[in-house]
Amino acid sequence: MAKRQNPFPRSGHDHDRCVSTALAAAEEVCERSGERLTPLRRRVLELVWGSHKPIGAYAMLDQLKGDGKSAAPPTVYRALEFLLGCGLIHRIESLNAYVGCSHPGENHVTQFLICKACGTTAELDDRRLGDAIGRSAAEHGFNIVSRVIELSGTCSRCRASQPREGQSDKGVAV
Amino acid sequence: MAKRQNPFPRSGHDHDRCVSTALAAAEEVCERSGERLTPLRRRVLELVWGSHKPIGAYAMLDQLKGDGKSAAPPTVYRALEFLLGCGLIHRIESLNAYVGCSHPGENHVTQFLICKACGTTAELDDRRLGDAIGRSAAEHGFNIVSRVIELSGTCSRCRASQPREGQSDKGVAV
DNA sequence: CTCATGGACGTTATACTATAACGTTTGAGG
DNA sequence: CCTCAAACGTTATAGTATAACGTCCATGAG
Repeated sequence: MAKRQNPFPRSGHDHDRCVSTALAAAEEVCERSGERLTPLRRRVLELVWGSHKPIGAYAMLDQLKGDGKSAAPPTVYRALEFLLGCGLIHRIESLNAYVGCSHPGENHVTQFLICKACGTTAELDDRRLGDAIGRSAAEHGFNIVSRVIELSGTCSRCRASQPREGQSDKGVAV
Repeated sequence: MAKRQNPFPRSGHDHDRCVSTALAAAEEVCERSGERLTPLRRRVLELVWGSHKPIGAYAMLDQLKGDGKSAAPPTVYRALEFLLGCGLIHRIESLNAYVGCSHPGENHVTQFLICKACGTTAELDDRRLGDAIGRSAAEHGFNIVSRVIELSGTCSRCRASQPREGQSDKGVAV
């Protein structure tokens, strides 16, 4: 049982690099599948990657409006649908919010660790866990098509900085 | 790795028995904790237990209205909040719907198997799985407080009856 | 080159899910 | 009986998501 690299971003990490990496990966994924990464879709992907905290559709909508362009809910929801379909972002069901995919293009079974204190959400792709879940379901004759695995709690950084306090920032970007 | 009993209800099972068992358990849980299982709360619990398919709050609201009483959203949401707090029902995040708890009063880590064909949702309480998830999180220094584990797919009965077809009934009671 | 086509997007309206805020009723204990 | 808090009624509104239809435009067939 090897210890993996911590999936949470370091505190002072170069986030611009996260964004540019994600955009480059998106270009490639779309290239390969013949899909069109239009300016709007690209912009929404940037917004999702604005941080490692899941962001709600209407928060993105507000930012799109700030761009000077007109925007209505379907604008953002259509882009989100596209990005979800391409596997470039994930939806966090327990937050009604969206977060960038850390491993676009790779076929993976994903679990999310959602810090209730800082809002940061990390993507785990623990194959053992995915396998264990698949086995458990199979024992009951159940054929899994999709999985929602969202674990809320406290990340190590927040636990270190606020050992016994309430949370300061609930997380989902507003 | 012992094979457990199938958590899905049999097709011709005596559902009235499910309901009365659930109500009796609720009485006991509330008795023990000093909470009041009022007629309204009891009625909402009955509605949740109307089937093994998760049901939405507004569907319950419609049924409450059918009872002849007046009812507004807070009526049902308050009852749901109470029942969730008592551990008598669960919320299915991926469906925005509610389902009865199969093991009220027991401290358990729960996974849901949601059949996309018939809508039936089974509650798994696989401790191995819960432990595996806890270990995986702990390896990354993450302290889990709550879990959402919802697996969608096809139950054995639906797979047997419709080997290669689309689904007939999407699930959440309307 | 023209035009038919389909995908992307704009726009309006609406559905669905959930909670805030405040007033009234009720029931258990003093 | 009276008081107090919990439960509930009621109105309004917030938050999340989609339906439906029209326009624009790039592309490829003719």
